[in-house]
Amino acid sequence: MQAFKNQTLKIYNSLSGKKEVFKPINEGHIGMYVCGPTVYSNVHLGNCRTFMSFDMIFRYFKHLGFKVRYVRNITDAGHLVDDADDGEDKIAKKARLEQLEPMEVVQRYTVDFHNILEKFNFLPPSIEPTATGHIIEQIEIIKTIINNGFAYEVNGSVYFDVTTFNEKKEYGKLSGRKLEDMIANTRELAAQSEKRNPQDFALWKKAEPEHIMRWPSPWGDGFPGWHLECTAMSTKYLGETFDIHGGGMDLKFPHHECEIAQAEACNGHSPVNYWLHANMLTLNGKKMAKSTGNSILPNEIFTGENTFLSKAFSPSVVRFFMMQAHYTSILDISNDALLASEKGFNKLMEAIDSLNKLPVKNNSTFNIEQWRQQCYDAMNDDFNSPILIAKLFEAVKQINLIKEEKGSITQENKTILTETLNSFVFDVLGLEDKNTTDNSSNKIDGVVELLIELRKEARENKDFATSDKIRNQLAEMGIELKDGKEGTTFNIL
RNA sequence: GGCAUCGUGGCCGAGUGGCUAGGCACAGCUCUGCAAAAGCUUGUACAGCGGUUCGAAUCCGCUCGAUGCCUCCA
Repeated sequence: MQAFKNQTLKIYNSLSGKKEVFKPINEGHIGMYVCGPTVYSNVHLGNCRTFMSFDMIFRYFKHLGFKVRYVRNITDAGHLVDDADDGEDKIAKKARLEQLEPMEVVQRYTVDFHNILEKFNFLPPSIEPTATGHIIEQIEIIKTIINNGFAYEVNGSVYFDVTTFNEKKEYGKLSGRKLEDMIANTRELAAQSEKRNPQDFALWKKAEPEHIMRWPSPWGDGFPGWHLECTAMSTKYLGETFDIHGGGMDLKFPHHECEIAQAEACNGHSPVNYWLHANMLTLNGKKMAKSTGNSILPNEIFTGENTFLSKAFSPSVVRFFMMQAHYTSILDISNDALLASEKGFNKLMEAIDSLNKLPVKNNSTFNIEQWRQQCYDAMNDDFNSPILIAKLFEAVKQINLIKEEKGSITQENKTILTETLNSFVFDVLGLEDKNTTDNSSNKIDGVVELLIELRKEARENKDFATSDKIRNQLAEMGIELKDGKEGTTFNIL
């Protein structure tokens, strides 16, 4: 199925600042690279939002029938704690603090990262390469950049020469900065004498004797600069020019700017056709960041053990909440917003659960084809998941009308409705229905059905004391009974 | 200080130069033994001040405010 042939997809390209019609380099194929996490602590919710946005985009491409190679790296070296060129490596610092081998730190938090993503129902990327696994490729790129005259070696370290690069190419085009402005606004930094200019950034850093993470290179023992790994891995797996590069908004500068500079200095041309940037998740109106303490861990939401929220929320509710905002908008998380999303999510799931039993007539009161195309239109317009969800709720309304016998649907349309809802809700948005549950809850279902039957008999005998007792006690256990035209159904909260 | 983004009804959040998403909350009605659920109905918002226009929340300018980046962060 190659549905993409019938759809025109528009994407907001950060590089041009415009929505552009998406045209992959090779028809039917997409290469997409997304900057992954630095695995030095537990992944926080803001990270998750970015990756979730690209998971949704990945899912939609696949749904349209594209063959996608999705590369998302793991940064396990080279990312410094402090100033870009003078700080301690994040992983190494954590290892020192926790008295672990750096690779123990990497392993621990990589496992955590995967666990959380699995709970959020992420699709795994096609390739998940690590920085330490690509030291050789990074060294090769540095050699080429030096040969091309855009980098210089000082005392065992190699720096990218931004000034020289800017004379031949353009440094700052992604983030809208001009090198002259940056020079004029440079703040005083101590002990930066090694570099020719403060704007220059490290491609390779000499390892001091106490530095644990080190590799041999033509310039002596050292470790690669942070920006380099993404250039090395994206080039290796997706080629010198590929379709999509994504990441968080905060990586636009300097990280992505430096990637462009490195790739152009190395290969002579632009590495990426479409740059996508996911916006920040804020908590209490401020950006979430581990370093400031204004952050919440996914598990703290799932368990309810946190100071920000009144109760626990499931991964699907959080996912639904995030999908209700456009990926390029700042989204503020709050207790009220999550409560509202939870109700909306449950309403959506109940409608989908009731599809099987939906009665069929020989006419439809719902223009299903038009509705379905509107769902695609929403996603084709820069992955507008909030509009898509609005459309899904239009379908929910129709389903409920049909249940109330105030509307009708044909078998053929019902099939389309079911397929479309399943595709968008589960395949594209990546939500999970909590009612698709395991064996033990099937038994609970059976018990509840029995109680519903007993209550029905009590009601028929006008024994409301008994019927209310059943209803109230189930409610206390978090099982809600709903009396409808077709009989009583229930919902486990 | 520089660069950038944004400011939408009680809350969260889309969007377009005129036809004004959606969710949650609230109110009324229908249904119901009662309730819940579900359905229907109502709520006309776009920071402020100017300007362009037949018409702007949507375009332009200014003011105020918020956030992000400029230093590690998705």
